[in-house]
Amino acid sequence: MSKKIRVRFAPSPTGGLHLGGVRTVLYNYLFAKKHCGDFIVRIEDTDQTRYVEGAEDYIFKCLEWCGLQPDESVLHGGAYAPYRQSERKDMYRQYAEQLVKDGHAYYAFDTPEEIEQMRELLKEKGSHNLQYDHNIRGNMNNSLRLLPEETQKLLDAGTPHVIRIKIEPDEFVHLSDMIRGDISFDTNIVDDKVLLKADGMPTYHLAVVVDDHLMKISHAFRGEEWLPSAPVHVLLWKHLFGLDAMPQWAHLPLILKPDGNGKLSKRDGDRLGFPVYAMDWTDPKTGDITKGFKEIGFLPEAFNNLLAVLGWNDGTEQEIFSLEDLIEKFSIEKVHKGGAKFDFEKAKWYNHEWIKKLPASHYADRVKIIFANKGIIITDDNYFNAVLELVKDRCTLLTDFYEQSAYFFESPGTLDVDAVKPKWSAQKSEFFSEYIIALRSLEVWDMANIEAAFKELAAAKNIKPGELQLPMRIMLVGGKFGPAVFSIAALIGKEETISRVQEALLLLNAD
RNA sequence: GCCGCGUUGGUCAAGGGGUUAAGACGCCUCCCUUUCACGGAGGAAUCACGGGUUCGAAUCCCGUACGUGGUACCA
Repeated sequence: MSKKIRVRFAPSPTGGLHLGGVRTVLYNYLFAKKHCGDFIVRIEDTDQTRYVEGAEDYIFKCLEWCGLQPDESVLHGGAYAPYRQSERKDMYRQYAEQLVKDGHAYYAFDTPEEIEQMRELLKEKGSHNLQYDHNIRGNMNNSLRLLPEETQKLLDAGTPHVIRIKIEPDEFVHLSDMIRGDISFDTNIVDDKVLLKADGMPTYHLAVVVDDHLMKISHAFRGEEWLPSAPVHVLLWKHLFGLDAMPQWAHLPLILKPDGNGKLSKRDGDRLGFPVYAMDWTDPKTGDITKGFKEIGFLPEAFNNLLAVLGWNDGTEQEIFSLEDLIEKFSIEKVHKGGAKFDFEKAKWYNHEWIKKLPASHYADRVKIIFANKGIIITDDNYFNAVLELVKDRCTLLTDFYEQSAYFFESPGTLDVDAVKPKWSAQKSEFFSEYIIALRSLEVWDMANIEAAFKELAAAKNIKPGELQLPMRIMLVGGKFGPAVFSIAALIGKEETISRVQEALLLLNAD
């Protein structure tokens, strides 16, 4: 009988939520949903010195925006609460003690200064290996070297200490990674990692194993940066709960900076002019705002899509995937091994595709807010949707809708008269004056009629309609852009069309 | 330094012994459109290197190079 699929995303709340973090969430989520499993969010806040106000809240807001809702979390509750490691503090110690009892861990009383000294000494001796490991632990101030009575005395006296894992040398630890296959590590180069810190908090190494066990996690996905410490986790599983109970691991490739090499960081985004965080993040200390994908005008559908295919594809030519598609088609085995450079141009292309694909009504509310910020209050939703539908082909970001369609809501502030002036004539002026009259008498105000009247009059005046279309466009739009002129006229209405033509005529005939 | 992981056009990538080595983004040309787009048709551009194995290697093996991650009482 197979176990229930349970996966977790385990962020530490130390700042904005990075692209790579969201992708990890996404892969977790997709895997869980595909297998009718549970997606858990566990807050890994064991380092109290790195606590950042608001970061936890912010993470959940990002997940909400992306539509990747956890089944269990601090916010959503669940049978394995609490979901914040700082609130689970008391659970970890017993496991560390158990390891000590079984000979797989030991108390270490060394102060940071003593460890530093040890490293200096090793360096002087020309050693490349500065780890606290089997080579040197016999010389350090720990329960391995001390007599049991001495250790007990120190413990009783409340001497600050940590608990370290005791790595046995000359062994190989194997790990079967769902993406990378078999990986093995020589324990001679694995150090005796701290499991329980002097403040009583577990380190990541202990906490991740204990909580994955307690929360019955079946599959553990995390970034590739964790691979080097994986042997510690495997050993912990072996000693504490048995290898059979261990979740299946998958180490995800990194998302790299577009230029040069290395992990994509927030700084790269600032430098190259694109966001790295899912949503705007305000640093609580400095008040600095780091731009997010949401705020610069991305659709969550596009964001999920572009993240999903950054390191994965289903082997077909499909590029556009809805979340439902992804749930159906995602498989962790098809995730790539190598890191991918982030390409903002392609990211924008995905957004453009989603803007075109989705009905405008789907994102009209968000665009409405963008308009409101620019001082245009939308009152007629039907009209608004019709406008968005008409211009969406030319919008890459939600924020583009403003430039592309503001003229539907207020007459253009300035007209690009230079586009018309050189070829302007008394004859054309006369055409437009008469066209106004023709428009006034139009009974049915629709695109076909408006266009027909235009062409008839042009023919009567013996002017090529093409020569009149650009002036007409400038009159209505203000510039050389936008959808078909007559569809614009049809939408903005008779009065508005006539008034814009009249005003433009005044301007063009001014001198 | 040491250890792990990786490497197909500028970027994302398919392909896992025999292919003209897909497709997408971006770039360029053309068509459509008397605007800007959308759409359509084309184009330039690739298997890191060196050795093997094999009739045959982008694909398998070994090296090398390069990159990247880790090497904390951070996660």
